[in-house]
Amino acid sequence: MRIATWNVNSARTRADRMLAWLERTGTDVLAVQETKCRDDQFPYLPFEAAGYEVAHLGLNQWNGVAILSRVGIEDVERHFPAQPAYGDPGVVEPRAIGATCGGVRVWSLYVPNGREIDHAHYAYKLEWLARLEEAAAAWLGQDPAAQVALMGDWNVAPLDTDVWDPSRFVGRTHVSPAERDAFAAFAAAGYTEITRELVPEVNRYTYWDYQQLRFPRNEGMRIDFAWTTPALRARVDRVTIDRDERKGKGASDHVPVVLDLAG
DNA sequence: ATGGTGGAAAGTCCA
Repeated sequence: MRIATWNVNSARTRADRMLAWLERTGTDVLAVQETKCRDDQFPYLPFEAAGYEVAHLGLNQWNGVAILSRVGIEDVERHFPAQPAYGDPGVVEPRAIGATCGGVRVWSLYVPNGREIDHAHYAYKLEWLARLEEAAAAWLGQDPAAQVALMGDWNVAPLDTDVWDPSRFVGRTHVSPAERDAFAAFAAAGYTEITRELVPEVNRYTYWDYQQLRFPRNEGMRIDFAWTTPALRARVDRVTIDRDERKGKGASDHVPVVLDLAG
């Protein structure tokens, strides 16, 4: 089975490209972030025609997450337990959706950006990660044999080598010790970040800004990851960061990260 | 030109 995560930066703009990629790579399950649409606006038809079932969560033009699966999609869960709200009045944003696909509990996650260190969005980001870690720990605690994948755009660069020029990120979000601690907490909860384990090489980015020729210069960031439970980790044979998908007109600013599972 | 790109309730917010 092949499962992947991809921040597509608008599902409507990218539907053709997403479908072509799914069919070309033979991907069975895709966790999608930044669909940027409401549920009624999602382009279900082309995916369903290609044999994929769709679970989508979107409230407006911001955020939006989905899971596409051709191996079944059961027990869909919108938001994780105790997922924090943001703003006044507080809104639980569409940043997390879970479903069981081919026996794997897949979560598509779009972690809040944080914006600036002194911004309310940054505190929200840390709280969001802390509550997610608690939920993740509980899932594994309830079933130590569970196959869970926490996949998505984490908006955290865990290592200095995950950003193209660390000197430019001093005092910025994505690299702060608090964010890195919040990210690392998933390891203490019993999960393994399998993409790092199988693709340890530096300068293997998953995101490049649209501006200033960042992609041709390979000035990117590695911020898309997949935390896996022990039972799922044992099945992951290969991880691929599909850098080529950043090329050409109409690309997302993120590329797919792919997990190949045994069996 | 100093947000230089791209996507989204269409005017500004978000990344």
